[in-house]
Formats: sequence, C-alpha cells, structure tokens
Amino acid sequence: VDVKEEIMADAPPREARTRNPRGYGDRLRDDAIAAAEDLLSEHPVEALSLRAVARAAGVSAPALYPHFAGRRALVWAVLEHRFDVLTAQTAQAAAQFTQPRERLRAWCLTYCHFGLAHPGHYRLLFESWSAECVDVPLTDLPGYELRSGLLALIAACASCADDVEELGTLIWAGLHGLVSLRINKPSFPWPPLETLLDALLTRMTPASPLTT
Amino acid sequence: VDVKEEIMADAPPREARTRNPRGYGDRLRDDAIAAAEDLLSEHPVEALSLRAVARAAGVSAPALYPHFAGRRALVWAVLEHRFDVLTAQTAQAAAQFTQPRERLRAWCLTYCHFGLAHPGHYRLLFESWSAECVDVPLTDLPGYELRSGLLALIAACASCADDVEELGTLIWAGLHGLVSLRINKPSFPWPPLETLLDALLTRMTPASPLTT
DNA sequence: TGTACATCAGTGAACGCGCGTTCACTGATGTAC
DNA sequence: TGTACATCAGTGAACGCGCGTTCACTGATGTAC
Repeated sequence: VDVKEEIMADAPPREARTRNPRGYGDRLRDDAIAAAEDLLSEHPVEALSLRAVARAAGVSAPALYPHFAGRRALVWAVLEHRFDVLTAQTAQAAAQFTQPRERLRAWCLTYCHFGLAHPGHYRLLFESWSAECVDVPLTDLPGYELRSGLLALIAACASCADDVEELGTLIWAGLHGLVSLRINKPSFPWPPLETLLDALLTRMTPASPLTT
Repeated sequence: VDVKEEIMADAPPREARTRNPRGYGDRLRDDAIAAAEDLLSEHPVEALSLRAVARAAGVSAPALYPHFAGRRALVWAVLEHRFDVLTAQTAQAAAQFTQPRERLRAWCLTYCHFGLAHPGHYRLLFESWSAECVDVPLTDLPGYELRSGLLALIAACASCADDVEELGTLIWAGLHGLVSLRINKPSFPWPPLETLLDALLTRMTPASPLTT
C-alpha cells in the first residue's frame, strides 16, 4: 500500500565500476535492465526511479539517457525483457513433455512458479496500468506471444465442444488469480499450489484426466 | 506502468468549502475518504498523496492530521471503507435470491462488476502490497469477512466430495483473474464477462447446473 | 613513430517540482461568570 | 445582559527529501596524417 516504506536511496554506494571500453557502451543498457530487475524484486514499479537504477548500476543518472529516452522507456524495456524470459521459460518447460496434458501442466506450473518466485516482476507484467498500449495492434502487445503459447497448448487438450478462446481465458484467469491473490494476500491460508493447479486443470478440461 | 502520467496536482482549486460547525469536525474525515476514493478512480494508490487528498477535499494538508496519523493511515482507512462497501454490496446481491446456485452467481457477478466499475478501488483492495498485515490475526485481515461470505455460498453449492476451502480458492482465483486481467490488459479480446462467469461456475460446481 | 583531433562513456552541478510532516498561528463559536 | 476565555477547525509558511531531466564538462582511447 505504501511506496516510501523503504527508501530506494538506501542502496550501498556499489563497488567501483570500471567504465566500459570504447565501442561497448551498449553494455550499460543491459546492466541497467538487470539492476532495475533487481530493484523490482523488492519494490513496486512505481517506486522504481531512474536515479535508483543508475545508483544500483554504479553510474550517474544522466548516463542512462543515451540508452533510454527517460524513465518510461527504461521501465518498458524491463517489461519487455521479463516477458521474453517468462515466455521462454514456459515454452521450454512444456517442450520437455510430449503428451498434451503434461505439456499444458508444465507450462502452467512454470508460469505460477515464476510469479511466486518474482512477485515484483509478476506485478510489473500483469498488474500495472497499461493505458499506454491502447493504440498498439493486438499482436504487438507485450504478452501476446505468451498468451498464444498457452492457447496452443490448451487447444491440444480441449475437446471439440470447447471454445478455446473461452477456455483459455478461464484457465489464464485461474492461473493469474492463484498467483496474484497469493502474492497480494500472503496471510490467507492457501492450499498448496500444485494441488490447486491440478484441481483447476481437471475441472477445466475434464475430458482428459490428469495422469501420466 | 508510469506514475507521473497525470500529475495529481492538476485538480481545480475546488469550490469554496465552508468550515464545519463546531463539534462536527469529524465530517472532514469522511470527506477526505470520499475525496481519496474519487482520486483512486483515476490514479494508482502509490500516486495518492496526502496533499492531493487535502486539495480534493478543499482543505489544507495539515488539516488532515487530526483525523489520520499520516499518509499510511489515510490509505488504510480508504481500504477498509471500500472493503466494507464491497462486502455489503455482494451480500445484498446474494440476499435477493434463495436458491444456493443463484445466490452464488449473484455474489460473483456483483464482485466482478465492482472491480470493472472501479478498477482503481479493486487494485487497492486486491493488488497492493500488504506486507503490513503480516502480524494481524487472520480474522482481522481486511477482506476476511468478504472471503467468508463467498465460502459460505460455495459450501451451500458444493457436493459432499468437494473440499470447500480448495473450491473456494479456485473460484475466488477465477473471479479475481477475470477481473484483474481485464483491468490490466484491456487491449486483449475478452469474451463477455457473464459468459465467462457462467462457464467458470459450471465447470467448478458441475453437480448443480446453472439454471433458474 | 609522433601528434593533433574526433569520439566515446561517461560526470557533477543545477533547475524546479511535489511530497510528508512540523510548527506557530488565527478567527469563529460556544461557555462561565 | 455583557465580557473574558477556552476550544475548535482549521491555515500558511517552512523544513529537507528524492525525483526527472538539462547542461556543460572531462578524461581516456582510438584514428588520420
């Protein structure tokens, strides 16, 4: 609820950074994104200041401007990077199985684990105002590829009678609800995640029971 | 993603406020909460400053201190009030029916409508860091009464084989997912809410089909 | 091989801003005598 | 009935802070001649 709980300015002065060699200035861009992701583990995105990222990267604030047009652009770059990572992780998890139902389960489990392991990142990806996306075409939305991956796996599990868009929305909503509520209401007595996930998938696609 | 999009300081000077008569100073407390709820419709809670609330209430910032210990206390008061409103609205909606399944459906529909009608409030209630609740006993958590109301309705619909806690979590997660994703990813092509809600309830409690 | 110069990867100071919070105060209103 | 006084519901100025962003700069490094 409160932003200023822990001041982000309290970071250590950071060990002396050696400036990048000539021609490798772009490395700072990746360093800044990594530093921002570190900070996001502890603080909500609204508290992610450009100055704090610069501090964490061991650099002065104006040094970021050649790499990011401003604070918005920095946050956007972080968001895109985390979506790429999550998309890759879930796809890789699914790829380790061949049976459709196992593939779907692996995807969902990895999605949930990502959220619970990195609540700050999850909140950035799925719980931040996205008013800035209004005029982006659907396929360019951050998260579009992730959603497509899930829908494809669901389609492979669904019976003919199912509306895949509807079923996909329900399952995604279920996953998101499980992760988001757990993150945001940690004090409630939540049953184990895997139990809930299996119950969710069983009830959502009863045609193919969840067995190996 | 970005906080400072619209500066909250842009509010009009507000019409001249007549000071409360002697003995009615407490009215300012309610006025401040109402003003804060207004502002939350447009801005995330992190951007809700005590000064902005004071401006919106037509009062100087220090005038709020006799009523709230500080910014945190003000936000907390708003949160409790909105939980009270949502709890009352959902309970009232359920009370208009007698059949358990209809009562559950009315409750869920009202929950979702609340979230979609007041995304800023919904985000405050269900998507804000709640680290400050860690040492509060379960039954004192804001939202505990709300959750109990839902669980009671679900228990009335569940078959003997169901684990009500588990089923309640799945349904709450489903509702929260539907609302939260829609709020946070408004550009995606979401099917109509009622369709999804009915599909969710049908799949979650298949024993009692959804009819009048 | 030596040197002038362009470029690169940054720095440090400064700007104006809104913030939370404190302090001493003010002016209207009710009450005691 | 008149007046001194306490109380109430606030105000206005001030503090120090971190913020996003700009500007002119610096010092190392590679390159042209």
